[in-house]
Amino acid sequence: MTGPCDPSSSRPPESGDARATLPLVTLDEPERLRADAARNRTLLLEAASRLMAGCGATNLTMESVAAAAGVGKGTVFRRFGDRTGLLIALMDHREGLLQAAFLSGPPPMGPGAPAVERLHAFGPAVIRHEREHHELILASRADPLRTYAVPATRLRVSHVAMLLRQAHVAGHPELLAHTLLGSIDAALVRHLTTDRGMSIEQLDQGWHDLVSRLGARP
Amino acid sequence: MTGPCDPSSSRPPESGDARATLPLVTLDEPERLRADAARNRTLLLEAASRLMAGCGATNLTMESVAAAAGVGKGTVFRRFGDRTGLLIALMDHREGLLQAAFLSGPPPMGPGAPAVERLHAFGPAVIRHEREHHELILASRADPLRTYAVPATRLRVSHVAMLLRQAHVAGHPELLAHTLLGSIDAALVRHLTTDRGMSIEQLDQGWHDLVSRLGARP
DNA sequence: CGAGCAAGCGGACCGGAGTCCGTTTAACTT
DNA sequence: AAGTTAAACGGACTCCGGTCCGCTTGCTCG
Repeated sequence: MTGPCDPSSSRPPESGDARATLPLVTLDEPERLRADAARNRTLLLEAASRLMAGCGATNLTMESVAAAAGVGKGTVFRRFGDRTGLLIALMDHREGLLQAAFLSGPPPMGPGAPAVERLHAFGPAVIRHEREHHELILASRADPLRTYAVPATRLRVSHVAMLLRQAHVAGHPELLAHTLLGSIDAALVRHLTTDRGMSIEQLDQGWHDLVSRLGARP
Repeated sequence: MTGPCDPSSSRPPESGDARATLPLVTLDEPERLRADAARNRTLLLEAASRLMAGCGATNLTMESVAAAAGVGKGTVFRRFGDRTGLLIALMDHREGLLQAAFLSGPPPMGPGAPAVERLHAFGPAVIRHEREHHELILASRADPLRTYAVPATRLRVSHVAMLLRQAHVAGHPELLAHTLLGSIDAALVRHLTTDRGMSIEQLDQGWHDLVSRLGARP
């Protein structure tokens, strides 16, 4: 007879990343993989993407992904940790274009335009990107805390915080960045448009309004 | 050989509540229960609460709750739908005090104070309440979209939106309410304090700052 | 080039969420 | 009070996420 909870494997709640205290911009993790592992990783992501296109993200099972990639189930877990990890990797992979656009694309989103203009351009782009991939994004949110460890999220936050600093906006840049991003969160956008009848244009309007008010000097 | 996805039980993604288009203040759902069902519901909530106190929310299994309440497993699912539903019910139940405080408690949170003051008082109270129950709150967030159907969430949103209207704040009240509430979301607060070294006082400060800036007339 | 070994692999296995359906029972009807 | 019915009950069953551990294989160093 064991204790009432489950004494085996006292898991220190997963704890995410130890290097969370590093500056937010440290987003690189090359993670040297052995040749076969790297190949299988790609195979798995492709298989998952293919399966997800056919059925929903909800119907994606780890076993089917493994089978479709021609590897064992254990391999999927070894590579991605768990189901959420796989979904996050998949989602993260699809952010490439958006990231390129605001990191190094042409103005007004990319560098070259004044910070406030870049901020204004950022919101609508994110809203549209998230609408396009909402299923995957929502599915990858099973653990709310893990969101903050997702590279794409961290990059957005540090990017917006940087723009806020450049625009000399008063207040705590990181907190403000989270607040701004929260107003165009995928789940919220989905709720407001689907259940509450708001239009994308109203959301754009709300974003511009918010940026303007925060940026305004008293 | 079946289709590639899973043709059985084509579940129309759960769809939450059909009455989501009703005015946000409609929060009542008396839900007449048969005597035995009502009794078992209480037994189950008590059992779950007791078990959760002993072990974490993560270690709470539906079967153990059923056993501790002396009912069958099927009964738990019939009553609460799924695990998330049980956790939401549990969490919702614990919001009573906070809700009483901002709905009918003494000023500055309760009625009697000017709307802007009530807004200022609201944030810190929520932050503290969420810190106290973060485990349950976070655990009940498995499905990000369902959050907006949780009575406690809807009540907060409609309350803040009302205060914003009363304070004659420009902009879309509901969107602004979500934005404000997003800045003190349980997961965000947890992240900022645990991983990013912010203090509760800084978060309070951020809240007051935000409310002030939104409330300020140009 | 060959040996050592850490990393990768895979599939049997386990536990818990969610379903199903035959049985029981509270509430209402006459 | 007995009959009727819709709701509630319970536990066997299925399916999937996650673990475990013995086997294999790509790298590295002598």
